[in-house]
Amino acid sequence: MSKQEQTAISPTRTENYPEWYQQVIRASEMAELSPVRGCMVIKPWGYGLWENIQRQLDDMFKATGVKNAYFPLFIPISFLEKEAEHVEGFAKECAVVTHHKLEKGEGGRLVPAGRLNEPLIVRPTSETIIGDAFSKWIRSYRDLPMLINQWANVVRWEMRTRIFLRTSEFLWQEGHTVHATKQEAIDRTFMMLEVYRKMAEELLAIPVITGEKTESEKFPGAEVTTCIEAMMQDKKALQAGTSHFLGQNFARASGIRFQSAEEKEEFGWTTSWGASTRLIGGLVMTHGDDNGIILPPRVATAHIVLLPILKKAKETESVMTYTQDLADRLRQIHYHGAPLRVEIDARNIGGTRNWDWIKKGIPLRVEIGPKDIASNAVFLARRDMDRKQSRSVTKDRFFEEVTDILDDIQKKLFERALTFREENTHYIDAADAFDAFFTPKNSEKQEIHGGFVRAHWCGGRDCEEAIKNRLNVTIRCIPFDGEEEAGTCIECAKASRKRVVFAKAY
RNA sequence: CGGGACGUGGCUCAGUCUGGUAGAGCACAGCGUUCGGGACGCUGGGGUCGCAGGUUCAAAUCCUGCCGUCCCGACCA
Repeated sequence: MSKQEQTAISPTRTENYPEWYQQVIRASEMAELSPVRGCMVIKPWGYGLWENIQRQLDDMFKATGVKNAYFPLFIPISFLEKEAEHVEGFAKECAVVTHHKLEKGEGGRLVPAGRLNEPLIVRPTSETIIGDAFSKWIRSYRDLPMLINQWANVVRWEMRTRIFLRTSEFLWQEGHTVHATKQEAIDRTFMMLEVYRKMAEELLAIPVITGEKTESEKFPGAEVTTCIEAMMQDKKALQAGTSHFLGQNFARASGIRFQSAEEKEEFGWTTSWGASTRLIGGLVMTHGDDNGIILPPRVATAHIVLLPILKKAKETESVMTYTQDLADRLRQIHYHGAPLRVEIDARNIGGTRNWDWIKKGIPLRVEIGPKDIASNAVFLARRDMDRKQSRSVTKDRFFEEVTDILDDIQKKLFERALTFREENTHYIDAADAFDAFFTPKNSEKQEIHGGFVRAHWCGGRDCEEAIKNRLNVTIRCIPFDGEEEAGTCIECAKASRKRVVFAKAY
């Protein structure tokens, strides 16, 4: 090994960011590509993250009165046709089921037989089929609000896929609500966006900007699309969750009608909101370093790995007993409502073992050897700190402080990400400075450049499109935190009253 | 779907130009020595060289087609 500090992941982020991303996913054993194009196998270490996100998000939904249900994977094509913009948005990426049977054909190969009368699409999202159900469930204003969520997989036949960030099949939740009034639906839209903001910032430690999408970026069929946008370490934006106010568009399309208190028949006002396994990709790109991923404790698949130092056979039993006892006691400690998740790795494979867990991003590594037992202590390493900052702490003190340490890691990860975003967010008013900001210095080589730019925009679709065509930069959102301020559009110089967030995006 | 790069044991790659019976390092298994440590030695297992055709006495290597992966665009959570 060279004396120079070697990184566990190569290439490093600065050397080749997209390649680094894939290597981190593989080295951490979170997921791998499947034999089916654009699909992934989520392995236990990655799925554990999803389970932790799922469980906590589910609790947050339920706290607002939402109930879970499940709707079919297959949707009749006629359902999709009901909402014009929706068709426009999703038709071209739908997987279609046309047959229900396979028969032996030439050479013993199986061939589709038994053509369906009406082909079915595999859900790319479920507004239409849930809308159909809602139209049957809702008769009166007394049935409202209807607050339903489903955890499911969806399929979107993407042209270009990236593991976790954009796969043909992905896991998500989609919430669907119906309300008696427009205002109530709008309130729900923002309520769920706030749930996502909390989830991203408090659980994933990913700072996000909340805002509204422009006309061209909004969900097909929505009146208003709101979103949370995060900055990745390559300074590109990632949409991490969306909440839509759908007006009466889908209610009209699906026939969701109710009788009001005034005895009039009215269409319901609907919302939908979703977050997906893409969050895991966001986690990697927000918190990863050149040694792998760093998992925020609130969602980490496991919090602590115990690494018994097994040197001599005669010590093995006592070290293992001490380790097992430590694990048992740690598992009795609760961290944000759930027992600490503790792994024991007793493989006697030298230093490789330590590096495996660094790459997996486990928040705390605890080494236990005869010396620790003698001093009633443990040797503690934090994933978010340099390995040389590992220290010995007494066992009692460790029990006492472990949840505080985890909270501290959680906090530091968030702060680090927030600082990064702030350092790479700029207010730009001159068109040439704007273009220069989003243009790499060396066009030959890929390089990380850009960031978020808060600039004035007149609201015109043409200006938005011109910028996209020229720089591949889009308006990520019209942020809710922006102050009203007089300015001129970065593209056409017409009057503007508010800044929007521009960035290159995933 | 366009443009580029690439497909050889689990991983990273050499061999391809100039056809002649498949290599390295890492990982894996066994034994031993080490070890608060990404250690070392010896031994061993594992590849119809992406797939399908073609040319040839002979194809990882040449030709054609297809599939897949990655990057850059158009499209999207």
